[in-house]
Amino acid sequence: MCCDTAFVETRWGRITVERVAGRVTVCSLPFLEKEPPTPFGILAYSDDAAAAYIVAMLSGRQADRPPLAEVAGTAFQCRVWRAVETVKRGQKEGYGALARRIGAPGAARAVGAACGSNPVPLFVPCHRIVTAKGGLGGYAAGVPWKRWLLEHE
DNA sequence: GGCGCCGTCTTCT
DNA sequence: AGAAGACGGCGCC
Repeated sequence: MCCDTAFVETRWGRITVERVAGRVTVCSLPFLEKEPPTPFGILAYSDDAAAAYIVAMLSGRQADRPPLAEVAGTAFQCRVWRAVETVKRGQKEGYGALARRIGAPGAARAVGAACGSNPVPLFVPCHRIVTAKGGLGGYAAGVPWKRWLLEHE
């Protein structure tokens, strides 16, 4: 096996996952303008671990995360993504708090930018990074995604 | 509480 | 170099 793809087809668009040598490299989410209802509305999905993981997330269930590839990014982005991985299901952390945690106090805004360029949303849970005041902040695939994910995990 | 301004750090032109 | 961004804090209604 070398390169392959996985997918989850939903009523709100298709989620695609790319893998290299069995490791997840990219996950693309359809941009959502408005919040999808619950249940999410899954129409079909590929028969593999990556799709199963996503289906579980969209069903409010827990699942083991399939292995990720060593994603390419700047040193700063890698630091941010690694820190984001340690935020567990049901937890949240502020952009500024995460910045301080990785030894970059004051880089809250830069942390946001790094989260925004996370190539594997859902696998690296950048939706758990929120505003200092408890607000949602932004989300590359649309804030409705972020709100929905946080409410269903 | 809401809004605007400025400070901060990283990334793209 | 300059501009822009998934932010934070503070001052001011």
